[in-house]
Amino acid sequence: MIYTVGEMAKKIGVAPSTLRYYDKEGLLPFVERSSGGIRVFKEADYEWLKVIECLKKTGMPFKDIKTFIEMAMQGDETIDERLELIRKQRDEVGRQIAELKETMNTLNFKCWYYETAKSAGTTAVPRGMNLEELPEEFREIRKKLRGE
Amino acid sequence: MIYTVGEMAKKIGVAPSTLRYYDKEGLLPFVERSSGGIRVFKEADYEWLKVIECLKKTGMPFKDIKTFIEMAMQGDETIDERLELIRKQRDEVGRQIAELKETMNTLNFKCWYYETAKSAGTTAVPRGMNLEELPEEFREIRKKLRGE
DNA sequence: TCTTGACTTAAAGTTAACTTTAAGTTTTAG
DNA sequence: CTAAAACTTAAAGTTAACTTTAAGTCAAGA
Repeated sequence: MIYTVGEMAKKIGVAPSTLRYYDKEGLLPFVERSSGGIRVFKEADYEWLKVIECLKKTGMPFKDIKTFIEMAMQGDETIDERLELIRKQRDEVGRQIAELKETMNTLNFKCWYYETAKSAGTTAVPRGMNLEELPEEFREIRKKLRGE
Repeated sequence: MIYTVGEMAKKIGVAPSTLRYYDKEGLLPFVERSSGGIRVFKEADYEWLKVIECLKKTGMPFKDIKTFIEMAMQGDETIDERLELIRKQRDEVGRQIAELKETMNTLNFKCWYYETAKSAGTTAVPRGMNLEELPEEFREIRKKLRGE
């Protein structure tokens, strides 16, 4: 099965212009052309696009994704470098998850804060509470928010 | 304790120009001015900045953060809306964490892929494996990557 | 063959969140 | 009182990742 840029764009859920842009930026060296100059995407290219999508989700900039793709085009000599790059990105995602969990904790605190304010009719109640009055899991979070 | 824009910027770890920009965009209506027109940040403002930082980490656009801050400036009448907004954002962060975990799974698969390729000396080995030959936890991931 | 829709490129436009610059004012240390 | 550092605003510049536009070409169906 082969696809035009529009068909592949639909298949992976982006605009055709996005794929053309990726191509222009050198992210799609594996895409071939018909005699008339039309891009011809193969089944295997879908997998490349999924990998690019994955790396993009980690926040990796184009420049680095391009480097990765170029290494892959070199063949088996670059296996070590590619493994290294993927490991680094995996660590990076680990950090991102940890940070989002911190953010989640802060939002949970704010939920509790406004739920308490709602019951009391005023934010003065949760705001004025002593540390010992708040649920144990929120004490450290409030200290951080207040810079204590 | 009070702070100038430069001092507060240092305290929260951003450039002074960033705080001025936030102020211009209406994110800091709580910041007061000296008789000479200089911004005067109070201790309580630090907490506001931390909340803004938290919302920014969730990917919330300025426009929405501004709405939240404006509601807070209205006082206790807006407690319900603020609770609602924070809850929605908490759900959003839940989705983001789930997505990052998916991304992490894909990267773990790619790590296994390149480790296997490294041992074999060629990516042809992990690429050519049948589903039953790969570790159970990677089978679904490879199917997704290949669009199966 | 002709029409129509999808393709092509190059270049300009968009958006968000800053950052820098320029020209001028306020505050602080000596 | 003065020099220097840090402040002020407005406006222009930056960056990444697209998106749109314009002008033209290719491919499939009637």
